[in-house]
Amino acid sequence: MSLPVYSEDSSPVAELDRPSGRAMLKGQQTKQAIVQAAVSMSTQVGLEGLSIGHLAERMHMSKSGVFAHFGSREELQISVIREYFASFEQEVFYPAMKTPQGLPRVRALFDNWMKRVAVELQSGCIFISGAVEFDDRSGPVRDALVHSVQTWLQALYRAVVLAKQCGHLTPDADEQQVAFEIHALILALHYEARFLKNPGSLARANRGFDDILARYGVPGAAAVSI
Amino acid sequence: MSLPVYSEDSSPVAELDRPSGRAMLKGQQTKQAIVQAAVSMSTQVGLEGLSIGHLAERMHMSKSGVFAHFGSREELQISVIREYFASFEQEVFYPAMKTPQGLPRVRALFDNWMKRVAVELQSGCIFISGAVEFDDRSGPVRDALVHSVQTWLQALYRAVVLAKQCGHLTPDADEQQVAFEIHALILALHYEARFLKNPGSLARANRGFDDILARYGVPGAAAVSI
DNA sequence: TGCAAAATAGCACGACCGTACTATTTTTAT
DNA sequence: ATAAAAATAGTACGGTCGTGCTATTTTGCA
Repeated sequence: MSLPVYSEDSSPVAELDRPSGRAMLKGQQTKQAIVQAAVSMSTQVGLEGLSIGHLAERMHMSKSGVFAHFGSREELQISVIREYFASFEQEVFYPAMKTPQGLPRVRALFDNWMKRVAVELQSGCIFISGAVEFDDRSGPVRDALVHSVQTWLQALYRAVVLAKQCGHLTPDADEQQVAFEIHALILALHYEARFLKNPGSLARANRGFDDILARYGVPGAAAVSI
Repeated sequence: MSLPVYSEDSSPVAELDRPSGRAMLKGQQTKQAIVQAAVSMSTQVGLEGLSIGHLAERMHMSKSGVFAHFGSREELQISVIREYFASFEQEVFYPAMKTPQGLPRVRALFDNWMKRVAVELQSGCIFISGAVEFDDRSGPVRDALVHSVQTWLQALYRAVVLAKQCGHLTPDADEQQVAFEIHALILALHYEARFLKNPGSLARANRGFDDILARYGVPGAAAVSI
């Protein structure tokens, strides 16, 4: 048996952003698969709960075989954060950027986010668990985490700014406030649905978003389907 | 030296809810001091980060000396949760219950909560970190955590229901929705201020609350000072 | 096909953890 | 003051962790 047994969610097309057309070395493919398994584990047990031993077991590899790809646990955690952010971009951000500026785009960002959260209610969100684990620590892992989250929140904020510039939001609407309240809804949804297992949380998050638009949105300015 | 050196925040009056007027045994006083130190540690490193060794060091006691008071780590964690909840009650809930029913009480609950959060932005909130640590685990620690949080959120919810019954909220106001959105603001404040260190988060949480009242409150129904 | 390089495995070390077991000290009550 | 009881300390064990070092296997290319 020459290949380690990858977890079933490993991508068959692993060639990605490596220099030029050079085919990816086998070690790189394995590393990619390890990172994906590590992301999956981290969503369940957090970045701090992620252990190289468990990861190796899941990959049917030796501890040192996994370790060699990263050189340190911190580097592994940072790889996980990067991978998680990339998937978040692909799933939430890029699709929404194809919709027209203004409220439609803000709504698309929120809807895509909610779609992803619906999945994460079973697994978990690294940006949320990581915030708790690294809120008063320092170092490269925290830095990577903060950078990823800030990048995403900035993107959301810019969409809100654009919506106001389009005239889709009332002039008194504070863009930072709007972004803050949208973020708040997602956090509460995670807390009440995932931890407390309160039913109806998903509907309340959606209702909250509609209320934000009803409060700050200019009626009829954009084709906002309610 | 007969007494272990308590941390400076240990209460001099440790006699509490023990049966009748029987004075508290010395071991009970020590246990009380241990729990308080454990709460302080847990707000910083979480319930999972809490270790008996570090706790013993902080108490200037031996590991086994600390351990003997609880019999297991889980029992220690549960004691921490109970103590934390009790202090939360004292600080947030009971003072607010002295204000009149309706919007004033809801506002008092929120204000007291915000006051506490302002302190927790330096230390941390066990109800938030615990939610992440125990969201997909089971057992008595999770149960104690969920019970404490649900009790508090129920209290908030009841205050909102009362406010609507008083006529301080519009008839279309959904009490669960209002409670959900208040909770959301607190969570976002914790996330953005404590983790991201974004300035202005505190003001945005307050502004969000005012907006909730502006949306669902009946103008002039209660003496709501803005 | 063979050889250098890359990838993986094996093993051991030191640190920290919870906790069981026993000895010692301190407290409490008579 | 003294004996019983409670509280605390000492020690050790098995487990897991990250990681360094060395051997072995597998891969990719001339």
